[in-house]
Amino acid sequence: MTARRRGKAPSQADVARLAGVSQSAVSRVISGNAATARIPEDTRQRIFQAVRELGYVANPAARAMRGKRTNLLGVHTFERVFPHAREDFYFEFLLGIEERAEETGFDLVLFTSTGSGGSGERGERKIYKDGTNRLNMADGSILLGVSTDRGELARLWYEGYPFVHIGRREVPGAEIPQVVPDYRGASGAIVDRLAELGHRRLGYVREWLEMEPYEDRRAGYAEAVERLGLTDESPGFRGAHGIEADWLDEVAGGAATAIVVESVRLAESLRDQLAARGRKIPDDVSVAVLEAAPADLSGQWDSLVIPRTEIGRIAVDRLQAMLDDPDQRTGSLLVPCPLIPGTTVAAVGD
Amino acid sequence: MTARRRGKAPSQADVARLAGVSQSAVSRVISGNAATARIPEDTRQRIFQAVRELGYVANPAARAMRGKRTNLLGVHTFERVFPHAREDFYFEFLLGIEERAEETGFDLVLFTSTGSGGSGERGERKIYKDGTNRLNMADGSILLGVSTDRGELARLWYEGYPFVHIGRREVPGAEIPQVVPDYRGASGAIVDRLAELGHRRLGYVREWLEMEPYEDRRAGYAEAVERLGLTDESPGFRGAHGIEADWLDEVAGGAATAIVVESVRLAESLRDQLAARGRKIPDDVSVAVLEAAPADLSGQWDSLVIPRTEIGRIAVDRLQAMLDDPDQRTGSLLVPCPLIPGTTVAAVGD
DNA sequence: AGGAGGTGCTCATACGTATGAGCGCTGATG
DNA sequence: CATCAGCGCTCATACGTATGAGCACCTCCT
Repeated sequence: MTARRRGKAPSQADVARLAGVSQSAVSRVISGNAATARIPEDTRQRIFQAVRELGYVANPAARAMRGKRTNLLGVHTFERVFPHAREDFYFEFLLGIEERAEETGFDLVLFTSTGSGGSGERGERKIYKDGTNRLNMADGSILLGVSTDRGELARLWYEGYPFVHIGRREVPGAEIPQVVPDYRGASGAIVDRLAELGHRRLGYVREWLEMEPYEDRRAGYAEAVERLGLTDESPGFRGAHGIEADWLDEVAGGAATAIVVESVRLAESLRDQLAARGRKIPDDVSVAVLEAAPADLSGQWDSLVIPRTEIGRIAVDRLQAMLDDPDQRTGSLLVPCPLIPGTTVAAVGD
Repeated sequence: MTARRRGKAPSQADVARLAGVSQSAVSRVISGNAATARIPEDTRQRIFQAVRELGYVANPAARAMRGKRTNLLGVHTFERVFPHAREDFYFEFLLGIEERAEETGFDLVLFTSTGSGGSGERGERKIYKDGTNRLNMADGSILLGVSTDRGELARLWYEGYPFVHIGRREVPGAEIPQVVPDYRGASGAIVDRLAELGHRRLGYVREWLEMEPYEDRRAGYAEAVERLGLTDESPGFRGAHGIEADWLDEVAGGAATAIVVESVRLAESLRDQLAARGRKIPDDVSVAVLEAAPADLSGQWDSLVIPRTEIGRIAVDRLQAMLDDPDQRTGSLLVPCPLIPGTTVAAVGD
């Protein structure tokens, strides 16, 4: 047995010939909705018989060309999808996207071709490459990651391409549809909890990045501090990055009883530097982290859960809603991030 | 500023109108090879200008229909790609596939739509679903995973669709192109090593599965035992699955000095049951595992490395070779699996 | 008998791209 | 001046599918 030589898959026309009907009859039977197709059972059977005999399968490209959906859902990540390190970032989003795509009968296109040419480059990916946008290969796309070039997003939006961005990204003049973890709310909730436990003087340690997800955290924190009438004079609260030694000395002296930190990395550093000053967490200072702690550290830091899988699923659903109703240009959707208790926050004076 | 309303992406015809040329001129400039297109520089520029102005991008469906490449590389997994168990099977293969696809300018399409309808099902995916084979949306595909239905593979091969299977899978009558970890060679090498260390009486513990990858291991092991004139009367060697208590008693009594095990899972069970009989690894019995140990156990078990990333890359390259030369119907390619030393194999009598 | 309405299809065309064939023009050559 | 080659395009068509329009035939009703 030898493979049929690569030429010509059978078409509807072939099927039609074999069944002794016209091509359009075949089309009607195979894919036409039963309503418009008034074809009696015996003809149907003859056609299906011919289909089986020839091993006919519909050509999706041709089908797509008739203005039907391609049933392809694009996924554009601004960095490599399967990274060596930091695999946790994309992975869970993709998990949800894949699940939901499968459930709704879509295939996923991972756009990788838009890397910046040479292989050794920074791995940063662009949507538009030499004036061509591969994204509309798919019915719509989910965008994911750290998009440095907002112009691209603006253009995509302007062109009316249906897409959903995961994570908040503000682009002036464009109201891009996005699914956003509610860092702001979660940060506020963490402050609420600290206040409940009797903490009045707080501190804040911020990362170096100036992107929206961090802005949200900072806003939520500042808002809650204000609302509850707490005090914070930490450098991070005023905009300084990282941990300052002077301030640590003050904290060790009791200037703050609870500290909110933007990342596990910084929290660990904080822990070590406090330890060096003879202060323990949570006995002397409570610490909460505004990030999802990795699985092996979960249950340790008081932190938050980013429901990434759920966000991926939601993004798919919103995209599909946009496809079904093109006029529906929805804005942001906030997804709550529950707090997860750990062992680094305690009531004041315990 | 409002988004362009979602009607009709611009076509070559639109570009042509704007540039004042014919559609075919546009086609020639954009995608025709320079040889056949005798279009002077200024017209080219005018056309490209119009392309930019309209944001034209080629319709892949139409292009595919004309028999051109879509630059889409299919990935069909017979189970879900992003499983919950993270260290899983697929991840590293995909890593390599993605890297290589990016380097060679292909996008990846993950075929998820072929799941068996309802969401709660077994998650087993089919290639052919209600008479349509979505795979030929892509230029070619990489198949990956535990394909239960060999008929599908046979049919795909018969139809001349270009694909590469990762992992060995025998289909009678079809010579399917595949990239295969050399379990057979690795198993032999492990026996070689044991023999070098003075072991003469071996044992073998097999998994329950009867699929090719395990057959390869068993063949390699049996072959080496025979070749080196060693002895093995273990139940696993004769075909029994799992670990038998009677035999364990014999081993504890010195019937075998080294045992080759098909999985870490079984090896751990073996270790515990030997311990219960007062025997230690490797002091009393050496144990080697014919599987890649998870990262956190690496350096512990004597085991082997499955170069998954590399295999993914190779699969992409082979597929591309097939695309470039459709007559090239290559068979299996073996990829060596190096042994990785651990602490569970020792010289006899140490 | 004549019309209405239904059945079982076929015809023709559109979708967007690629490409072989060919047409009108210009400049060079014999 | 006639011929010819090359240039710069256009024309026409094919790819496979979906679908509105319509045709021929039949049945039923008045």
